[in-house]
This record gives sequence, structure tokens and C-alpha cells, in this order.
Amino acid sequence: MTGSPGGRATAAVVCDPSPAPGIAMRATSFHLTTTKETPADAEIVSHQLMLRAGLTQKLGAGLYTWLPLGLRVLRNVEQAVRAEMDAIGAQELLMPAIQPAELWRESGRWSKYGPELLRLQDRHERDFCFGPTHEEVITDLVRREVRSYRQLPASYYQIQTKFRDETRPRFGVMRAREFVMKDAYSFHLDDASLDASYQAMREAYARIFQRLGLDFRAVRADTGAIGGSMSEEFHVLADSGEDEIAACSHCAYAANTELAASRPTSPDADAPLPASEAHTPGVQTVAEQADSLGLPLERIVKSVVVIADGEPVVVFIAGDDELNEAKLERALAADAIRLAEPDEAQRATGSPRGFIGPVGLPAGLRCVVDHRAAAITNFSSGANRADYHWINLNWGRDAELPPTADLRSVREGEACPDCDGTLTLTRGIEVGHIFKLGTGYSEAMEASVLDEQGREITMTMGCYGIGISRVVAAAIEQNHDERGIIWPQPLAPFHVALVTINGHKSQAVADAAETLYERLQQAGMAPFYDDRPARPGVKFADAELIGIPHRVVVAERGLEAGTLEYRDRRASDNEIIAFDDIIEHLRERMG
RNA sequence: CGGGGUGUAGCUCAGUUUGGUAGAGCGCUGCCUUCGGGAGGCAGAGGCCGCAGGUUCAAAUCCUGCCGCCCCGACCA
Repeated sequence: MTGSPGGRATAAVVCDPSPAPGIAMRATSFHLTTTKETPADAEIVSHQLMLRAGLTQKLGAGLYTWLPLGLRVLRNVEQAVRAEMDAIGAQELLMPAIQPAELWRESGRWSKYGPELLRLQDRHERDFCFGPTHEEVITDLVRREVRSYRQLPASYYQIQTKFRDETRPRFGVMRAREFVMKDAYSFHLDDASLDASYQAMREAYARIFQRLGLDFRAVRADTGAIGGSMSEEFHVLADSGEDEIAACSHCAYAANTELAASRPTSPDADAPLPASEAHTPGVQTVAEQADSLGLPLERIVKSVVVIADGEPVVVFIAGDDELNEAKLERALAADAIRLAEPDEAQRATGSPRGFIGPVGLPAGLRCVVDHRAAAITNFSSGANRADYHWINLNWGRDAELPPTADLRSVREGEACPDCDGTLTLTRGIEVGHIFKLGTGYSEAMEASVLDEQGREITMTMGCYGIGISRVVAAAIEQNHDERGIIWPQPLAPFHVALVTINGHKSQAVADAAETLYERLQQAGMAPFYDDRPARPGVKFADAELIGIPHRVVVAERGLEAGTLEYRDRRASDNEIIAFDDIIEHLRERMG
């Protein structure tokens, strides 16, 4: 960063909006290892295809080598991201992957972050970590470099290898431990400025995923461990996605189901009936309870015991609802929540498993009830003694109503919280996440500037991530068929597969292919010239597996008539094109 | 971290129950034939059977410990 504001570059770097032309390559001098067999330990199709097509190779759990073919795709993602980051005036830099523990102690995250943070020591036994994210480092940088409000707002980004020691890496590069991420950070004098940068970033993200040809959706999200006031995730829609998102059919409402809200229907409130106990021997589940008492599930309030930061909490929720742990965690302001073991639950409530209820719980035991469960009248619940349940309970009369909160997961078809539409649930792969961080880090680390009046103002921050390597996998999930990958043009490692038939036998074929190879390069079309002396079937299968979007075949058959065969990767038939028209034809097909 | 699996040729896997010369397919090397959708034949190379102990005349195989990897659950770009 330059010292004086006047010296800063003001214009965004102008970038060619089309992807980099890439490098031409001959198959005989390119490292390509494809396989017919699907590796046994690859679960999802993107992982299988990445291994089969020779994009990546596993070194250890969650550790992958990017082979030349895969790296070309990865670079294409980076290229698109750089172009859009530069276009909104974010400045690229590169921070160390290894970070001193001192910074993390300052922000408070050295103790908060948990085992996912890979901690190391150098020869002097000083503590370090391999950065899973870079809020501390960038904040440290900016507090040293930025002194004046005139230098704000400012945005920085980097594309770098991160490490998160996931408990269970899976799905190849989709959830690896080491992965490539673009992380950006913005610094502001006030919230209005943060809002503007956040919006610019949000729009840049949309343009990135659009230009990569991906079907995506931006959704409201939990801020999680990073913290902050507002956050949205960008999801590539795919059935194999690990996240579930709820989206309204009519309005723009869309949210991760970790926080999605709805307006659920409840049974009508009835006049209170006298409560009574019912003998329900051996009942363990709400289904059995409903069966045994002849009640619908929505007339049952079930009791779930959780351990929140070490303390037991009883959660009441409607019998047909599912407890949403992310919502509960926020409602309780807890760092960690898990379901209680049966013996822990019994110790806390004094009641055996299956018979816990709101009536007669030990004094001082923390309870919380979901809004919908709180609205149920004449409900059934456990009697806190073996083999008995209450029926016709009513909050306030039979048990004190605990604090209420939204604790349930939304269900398909429920009413949108914002309009009259209904919610649909789809699965998504989280490829981006943007946050309004506020002043959490800048306050802890004392990052401030002087304003016009010479007052010290703590900077307000935003942070914005894209999982670069994950985007590659997500793109394959969305673009493949039984033959292999089908790259969207901007991601393709090569644009055109140039395949010869009997090129090693026919000089005419070889010569024509060489000419074409030259012309394709001159046209900036990154050709992959399969000059191997292999049978056509082998070459076709490889070109399709590795997903090259366009294929041109040079064979004696057509050459005599001066023609070539063209086929789009998604098509099943050839088009016959005159030799001299092929470049123009490809240009049209590439759009 | 809990539960379940698995480790044998570069890859995918038999062989382990019942201890006795290390196997197949794919891939790789050479030759022949074939030549428009992953061809065929012949000849070959390639193994600390995860590691370390133990039992036994003899261990890929049985026992003990450790390690790696995968799957299911709780956590996250």
C-alpha cells in the first residue's frame, strides 16, 4: 500500500472479460493419466471424475496434488475471481500461510478456535498456526499501514492455500483439509461504507459464478465462528451438496436451513381440558407415544436434553418438528451443543429416557421451548416418571412456559416468512461466504484511523471468501454425463480436442492436423491435439472424460472432400464442416 | 471424537474361514496382427502381502500392539 492517498491507484484494473486463451498442448507431450475404473473410495461423482480424468491425485486424507490438467481448471477459476475482484477495486496481496500465535491471542481466537486450527512450533518453541483464514494478519497489516480516513475504504484479497484440520475430510477436494481459497477483507470508517462494499462484493460474486456458468443461489447464512452481523452464502445447486437451503417460490427469500424461518401451521387452540396421566408402558419415541395415546404428532411436545457448553438444557419442541441445532446454539448463546447421553439426561431431569416432560422438572434446570410448541394447547408430554405420560397439558396452567425461540427446522411447502409464497428445499454446495464483520477484530486488535476531526475511529470490517478448489468440484457436480465431465467454456482446461484418426499412418491427416493446430492457436482457442498413435475410441473416450467442450476430428475419410467433423461435447452427432470454415464455426459455437 | 470397515503389483480387487512355491483384470515394455467408439495374440517387467512384535518346522493367512485409509454420526470455505 502506498503512503499517501493521492498516490493510490484509483481506477480498477481493466481486465479482459473473456477467459485467458490458455496454452495449446499435444497429447504426446502432456501428462495425462486417465482410467476406466472408478476408484473405490470416491463417493460422489465429482470426486470420481476428478480422479478418473487425472485432475487430482490424493496424497493423504484431505491432501491433493493438482496434476497439470486439474491445475489448468483451478487457474481458470482463479482467473475469473481475480478479474471480478480487480474490477471492484479490491487489491491483490499475498500473506504468509504460517501465522504467529501472538496475533491469534490478541483476537482471542487462539483459545476459541479448537482442534481445527493446525498449531505448530518452530525451533525456538514459539507457537504458530497454519492459517485457516486471515482476519488477524490483514487486521495487523492494516493497523500498521492505514492511518487516515482518507485511505478508506480499502479492500484487499489473496488467493492462497489454507489448512483446516477437519475431523472428517471427504468427497475429494470438496472438503479437503488443504484447499485453495480466495479471501478478501474490507475496511471502513462507518457502517454505510461497509454496506456499500458488501453490496459490491455481493454483486461481484454473482458475476463470478455467472461467468463460470454455474447455477447458484445466494442465501442468508449463519455467521458461525467468524462472527459479525450479516452474512450470506453462495451455493452451487447440486443434490450432492452438504447444505440444505430453503428458497421462496415467489420472493427473493432464501436461507440456509440452519437459520431459515417460516410461518408453520399449528393445530387450532382449544379450550383447556383437564390434564390427566396415562399409563404408557415401554414407550420410547414420539411415534409410539402418539400411537399409544391415539393423538396426532402435533399434539405432542417432545423433550430433548442437550449439553450446551457443559450444562444440561431441556428443549421442548412439537412432536412432528425437528430440532435445529444451529438455531438452538444461537438461542442459547452457546459455543458448543451436543445431544445428552441417556444417563446424562436422566441425571439432569431425574426422569428415564422417553418420559421427560415439562411438569415437575428439578428447579433451576434450564429450559427453552420452540415458538410452535409453545402455542400447542391440550398437549401430551412425558410425566417425568417411568411408563407415564400426561395428556391435555397447557402451558402456564400445568407448567411454567420457558423462554421461547425459533428452534425448529423448516419443512418443504411451509409459508415464506416474508410473503405469501411457499418454501422449497434444495441442496447446495457452499462455494462462497460473505460477512459484515463489524468491529470485532479491529477492536480486539486496536485497528483505528483518524477521522476529519482528528478523532480515533475503530475501523469496521467485512470479509469475503470463495472456495476456489471447491468450485472445481462443484462445477463437475453440475456438469457431467455418463461419459465424463462437461466443462463450461470458461473452466475448460482446453477448448478444442483435435483428434486425428490414423494420423500416424496418413501423412495427409498429420499435415492437416498440424495446420489446424497452428490455426487454433492463432485463434486463441487452447487446442488439445491428440497426436497419440492410438485407436479412435481411446481418443474419443479421453476427450469426453476430461470434458473438452468442442471436438474436431481429422480423418482421411473427410479430408479428400476437404471436410472435418465437429461435435459439441453435449451433442451425440457430428457436423460436417469445411476445413477452411472450422475456425469460424468454433468461434460461433463458443459464443 | 464415538461406531463400522479396510490395508496384497501403478490402479481395481481375489487369496485369509481351514497356515505349506504370490494371483487375476486393467495399465506398463517389446514384437505381430488390427485400424472410426476404451481391439486381439505372443513374450516380458513389476510385490518387505501397512509397520513392529509373538505363536509355529512353516505366517499374506493365527495372536498382540501401532499406523494409514474409507464409510456412518457430532463440526466447517
